[in-house]
Amino acid sequence: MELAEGKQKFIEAWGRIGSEWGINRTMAQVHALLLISPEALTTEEVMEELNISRGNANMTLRDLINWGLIEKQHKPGERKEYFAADKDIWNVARQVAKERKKRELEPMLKVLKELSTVEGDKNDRAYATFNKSVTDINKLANNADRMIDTMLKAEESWFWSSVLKIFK
Amino acid sequence: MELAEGKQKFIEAWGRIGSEWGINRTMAQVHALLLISPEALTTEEVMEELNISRGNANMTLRDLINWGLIEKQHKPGERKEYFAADKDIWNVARQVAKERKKRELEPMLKVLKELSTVEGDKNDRAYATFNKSVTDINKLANNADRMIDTMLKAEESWFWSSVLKIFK
DNA sequence: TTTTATTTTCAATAATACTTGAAAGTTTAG
DNA sequence: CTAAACTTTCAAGTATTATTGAAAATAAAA
Repeated sequence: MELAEGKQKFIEAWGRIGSEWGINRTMAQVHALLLISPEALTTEEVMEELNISRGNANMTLRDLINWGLIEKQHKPGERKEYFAADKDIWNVARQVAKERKKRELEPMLKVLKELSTVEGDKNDRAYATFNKSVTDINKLANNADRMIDTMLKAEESWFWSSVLKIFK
Repeated sequence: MELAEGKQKFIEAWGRIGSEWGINRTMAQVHALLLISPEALTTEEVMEELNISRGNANMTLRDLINWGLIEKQHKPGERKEYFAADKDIWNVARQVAKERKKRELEPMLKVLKELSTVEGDKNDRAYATFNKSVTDINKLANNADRMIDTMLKAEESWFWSSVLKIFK
């Protein structure tokens, strides 16, 4: 396969995966484009490569910055802004985990905590079932939360760093 | 908080979380409803509880069956079909992991394998960067794939079952 | 200060994804 | 076989989300 074709396929695939995981397709494609670009690109270049509008490119690049996946760069003597992706895939995975934890897991934990205060009669099957599910999910979510923290800190504990090595 | 209010909040929260993860909101809500129902429910009951149409209820219940999250039941002497969720949250997590692996991770691995056959000159920075990203993602994805397999099998190895216990 | 290059915003539009409901299909009972 | 109970399908409609593009804002240069 030719490089040009490979690039197209990579951008397309990354976009598809992103949208399957609730991430805007264009955002994933811009990220893909920057991941395979040896040089930082301008908004203009991103617009051209992916055939998207200026507004879309601008917003998408900002979102990627907020996700901590790319950064703005300035070239001396130039006025334009350049954008470059963090090429370390492990950092990308960590960053995504961190953000989703913050944006989704943590709000969910808050709701679950609230829901576990619902009182009721243990002999009421409706209450018992509700309570069991909420409690179990709460437990699992808390463990997931702690586990993500541990893996984000990583290298500290011998045990977890050995797990990480296998994964990474 | 009253049980009735708790139920509403739980269904709403589960729906929101689902949609953040690329799962249809209604599907997540039906799942939530069945998770907290002590008895199996009919299509009719699901329609009423969530104010959704017959067509929607039917399709959503089928999807949940395909995800392996709920099952059809029949009561003796009755013609209607009843639906009940697997209440073991750990099973739910496993099932979701298994399905997403099959639906998303595996197709991605196929594309990455193809993309790693792209040939080029190592001195060409465009090629080198493309190749590094693809190779790194490929490696990470393969490890994730293997790790999921291991965790799904679980109990077999002493090491992993100890990891699971912490998580579970 | 004025001009020019560049970035940002956001109302309007387009694309996508979800839902409805009625008709067609199936299955069981009489 | 026929009717009744129930399930499935899918074209049309609705809601949600993403994208455009031109105008406004900002910032550097003249």
